[in-house]
Amino acid sequence: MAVPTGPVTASTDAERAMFDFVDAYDRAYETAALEHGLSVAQACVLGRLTRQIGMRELADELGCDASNITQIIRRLEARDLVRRRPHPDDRRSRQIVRTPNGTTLYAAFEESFEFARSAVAKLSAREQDQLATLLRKALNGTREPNS
Amino acid sequence: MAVPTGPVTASTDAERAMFDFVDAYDRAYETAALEHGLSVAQACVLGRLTRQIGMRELADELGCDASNITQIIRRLEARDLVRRRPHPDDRRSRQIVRTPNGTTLYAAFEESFEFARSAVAKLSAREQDQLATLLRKALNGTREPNS
DNA sequence: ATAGGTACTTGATTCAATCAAGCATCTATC
DNA sequence: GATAGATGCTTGATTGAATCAAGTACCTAT
Repeated sequence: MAVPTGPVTASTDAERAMFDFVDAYDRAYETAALEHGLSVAQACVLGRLTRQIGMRELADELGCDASNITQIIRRLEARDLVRRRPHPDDRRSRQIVRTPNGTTLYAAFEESFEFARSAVAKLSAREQDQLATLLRKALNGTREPNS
Repeated sequence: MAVPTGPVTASTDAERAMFDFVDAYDRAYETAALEHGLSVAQACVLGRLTRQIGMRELADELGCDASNITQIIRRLEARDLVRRRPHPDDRRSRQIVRTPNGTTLYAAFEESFEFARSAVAKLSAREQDQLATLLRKALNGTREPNS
């Protein structure tokens, strides 16, 4: 289990609430992944494979080195969760797709990762809107949301 | 850089906002740590050392194996950021304390990690309260906040 | 006095992440 | 059309986090 990020002594109540929320989110994600024999990185990669996508493209999206992707994909492929197929037009490139196994497993993972769903479900429609608005406002300019 | 956790296709707008927020938070934390030559785990451990604390205690707080702490502390100690002193009453135990170096570096790290501060600063006092309340309400029962 | 528990360490293993170097292929330019 | 440089991916090496099993030293309760 990864160690909880974030300051122990948050200055304000709101900061503390953010930290607790982020920590809970991260832990829930990791727990759900482990329940299905996936690491965080593996679950994350598997989740991106909704469309055919190249290694390079994936590395760029995740903001990491291409060689990192190579090894993560190799492990997923060894478990028949993912397959590499040649790119039709560019023979350097490999298109990655989930196998039926991979799709099934990822669906099960998402089912386990009820955190966000469950969190939202505790709020009224109006509160959900408020929360989304506040989070976006708090985020805006602090760091760009994931592209 | 760690890979972004979270679903790419969040079902609702609120879920999407949560994911973006958590992702931004985690990335900001890691970036700030790296700026000071710390890993995420190292920054986290260093941040917990506001009081004298034993290895076991630290491992329990972080929810990881004691041997994990041993090696993280060893690396911090090698950089003179942390020191291990014998427990006055229990000779099995080691009390960990930050060195002046460690305290200085951690302060610099917290200065760099402006994410939470900056996020809060974008909201009015009333909005801050609202956000904290909504986050806690969304969290409640989903997963216990960090003890 | 000793049996069992506790605190920490060591060694082994797995995985993530990064870097440097290499191969195959593509593309722009001459 | 040849070729120089860029691009896509892989390999190998290294570092660090995390977990597990096993071991040592020490404490505690009987």
